[in-house]
Amino acid sequence: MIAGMGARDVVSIDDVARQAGVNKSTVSRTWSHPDLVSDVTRERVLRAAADLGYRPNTIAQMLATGTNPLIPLLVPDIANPFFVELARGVAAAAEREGRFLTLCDTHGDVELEEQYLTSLANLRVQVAVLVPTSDTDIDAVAALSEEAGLVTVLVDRVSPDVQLPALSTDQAAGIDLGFDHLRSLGHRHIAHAAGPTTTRTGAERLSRYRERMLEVGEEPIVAAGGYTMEEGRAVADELASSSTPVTAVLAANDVSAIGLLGRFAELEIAVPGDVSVVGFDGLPLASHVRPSLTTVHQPVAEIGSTAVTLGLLQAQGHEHRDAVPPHKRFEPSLTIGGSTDVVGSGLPRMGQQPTDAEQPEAPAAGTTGVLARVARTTASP
Amino acid sequence: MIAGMGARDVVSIDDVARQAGVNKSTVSRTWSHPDLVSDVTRERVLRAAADLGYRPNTIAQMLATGTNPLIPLLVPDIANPFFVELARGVAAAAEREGRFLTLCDTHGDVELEEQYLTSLANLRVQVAVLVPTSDTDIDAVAALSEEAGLVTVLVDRVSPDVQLPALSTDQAAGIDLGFDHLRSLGHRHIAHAAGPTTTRTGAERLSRYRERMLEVGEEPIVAAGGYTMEEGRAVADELASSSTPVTAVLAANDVSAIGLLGRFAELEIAVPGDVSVVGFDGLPLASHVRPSLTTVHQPVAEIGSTAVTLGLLQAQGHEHRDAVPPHKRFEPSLTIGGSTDVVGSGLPRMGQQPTDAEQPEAPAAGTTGVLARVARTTASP
DNA sequence: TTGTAAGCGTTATCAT
DNA sequence: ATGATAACGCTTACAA
Repeated sequence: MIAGMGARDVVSIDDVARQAGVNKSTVSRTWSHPDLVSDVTRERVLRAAADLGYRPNTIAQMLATGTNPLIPLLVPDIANPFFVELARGVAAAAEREGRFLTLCDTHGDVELEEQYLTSLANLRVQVAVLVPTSDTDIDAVAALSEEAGLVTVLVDRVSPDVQLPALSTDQAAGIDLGFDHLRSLGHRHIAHAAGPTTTRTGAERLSRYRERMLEVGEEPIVAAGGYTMEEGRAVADELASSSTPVTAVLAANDVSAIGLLGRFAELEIAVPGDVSVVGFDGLPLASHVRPSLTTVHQPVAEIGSTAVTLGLLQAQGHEHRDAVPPHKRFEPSLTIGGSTDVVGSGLPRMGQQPTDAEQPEAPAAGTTGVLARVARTTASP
Repeated sequence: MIAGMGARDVVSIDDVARQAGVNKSTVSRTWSHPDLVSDVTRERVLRAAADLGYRPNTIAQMLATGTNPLIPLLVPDIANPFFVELARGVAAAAEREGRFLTLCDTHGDVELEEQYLTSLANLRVQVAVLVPTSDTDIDAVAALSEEAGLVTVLVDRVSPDVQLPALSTDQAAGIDLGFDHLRSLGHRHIAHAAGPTTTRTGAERLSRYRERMLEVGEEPIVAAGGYTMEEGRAVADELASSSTPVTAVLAANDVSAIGLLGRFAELEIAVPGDVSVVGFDGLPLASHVRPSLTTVHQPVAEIGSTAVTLGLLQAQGHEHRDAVPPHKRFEPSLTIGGSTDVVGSGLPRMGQQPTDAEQPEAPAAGTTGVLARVARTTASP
């Protein structure tokens, strides 16, 4: 319960009107339709306003016009660099529209998510950008949005069949970029540091990786990881202590890839000398580590700002109410850094005591291949 | 100019009143003062509301009560991990107050900062949390806040003499913690990777470092850096190629310290074997790098949430209008990580070709000491 | 316990 | 070009 009756406005439009000797409607027009006001009175009004220190009450304007300058962004974790980047995009769009980014941390909690959405609907926001925590409640979100006349733009973790405008990156295409890059460098034993399979993106990336490996006749090597740095480190340990040959790791996101990098360095496993590493997301962070990360870049900030633009269009009557909500797919691109190189510059034989002799392309010894571990759930893209 | 007349409310309080066969004021009371409504009518109202899908219009409530659920946070850079941490704190407090974090990126631009503040005042927010970009406009901010009845809480970069509530960490105490820690490990040649001297925090940390060095009879070794990772890396290069002996680096913040760490690793300078490194801020990030960073921790998130609490108190009439605005200083603490160790485990002789013989405690050769470089200005804490 | 009515500060539709 | 006045949707004395 919000307490505290704020002080009533010191100076209102009526005060200005009185001071300027005109009607309040004229004062209003002075700002909203300056051309409908004679030069002389406009001056008078502006004077009066300045003298009195008049401050148009945006709340009153909102009530009268049914307009709302807030652009809410709901994310599962406000501190996750990926969502920070997303927020940057939303903020940029909001800024150029003269609006305000309102950031809500759902903590990956579906209930909180709905609570926030409800409050925001009551606040009469016109559009909201949402990174759904789970697919389960998407229908509820759609219903709420519909009923409240709120344009909710889904972002990043997008179910394909939802009747809401949605923006995301083509995950399969992203995996393909990383995968093909590694293949072109001669890598065959490519492991995947998986993301949380509870997230759509994590599941999609993993599944595409599997497809591609099978397609080229290789056994998938999956290390169940997560989207955090710690989980990336754990994957590094797991791979290093495994007998499965691995020359490259395709990580599910940048943060875990950076964890891999750090742990590999400690284990004195050279990147890219021994192992190549590819990230996913293309966060600014990725170019700030050494070696800089080769990564599948998705236009995160652009997705954020596009969500705003799109939502605003839809909210402002340009809504083709009957038209199918657009599910826009963004194309990823590859950012080549220093973490990938041709296979063989230093042949890895991880997890086994390095035999002194070189063992070029040793046949896969006992390819039980898949490193199993239960995926820890983690909030992240 | 915000366009688009949002659709008028589908169902208002009047509709509910009619449907329930009571007066609108009774409907209003049903939510705001449930105890003033008989059980039977309350039920009737709730039914009607549910049936009609009533959604109280928060905007109207705000106008009627002079209340505002928005908590704006204005920062110089939305993507800076330090401010992200601050935002977390503000968001947490906002969440538990049932309010909304509204994030504004001032881009370190004083004009934008004032523009935002003006817009927010028009929006009739009751409190705003501001990380001032510069001292120059603080008076304008104070004037605006005063005139608009807005409680602006200054955070992090705080001028001591401003008539506004302010929260910050004791910078000198922080430097002392890091400095004493290094001294206790036997370090004497302690360099400082300075922050941007255009920021208050950067200047204060530098000046305290200088004091302490002189106090113990050492020549200050200042590498003008900045708050970014790149600048940290540059400092590493500078120190490595200098002839000045250095066994430890006290960095102005965590991000640049991490840059140092990364560059040292590339140069095969062991941390803490050859050089010890201490950071400042104590961001979560600091514990995620290897070696983990020994750092001066300031309660960033707590400062953020406290700012909200304090501002709200002040705004809700608990304001001792005449009382001096509280300048609250938080105490930093030391987080010991793996980046610091006793001096000597591997004696550094940076910047000179290592002579084969060990040179324990060689006398400072030509202590022109201070590495001069123009401080690049950078937006950051 | 409930109803009446006057705000809250704007905008917008008519007149003039 | 300007003025009256009715919305906008809710809260809150004050009555009843």
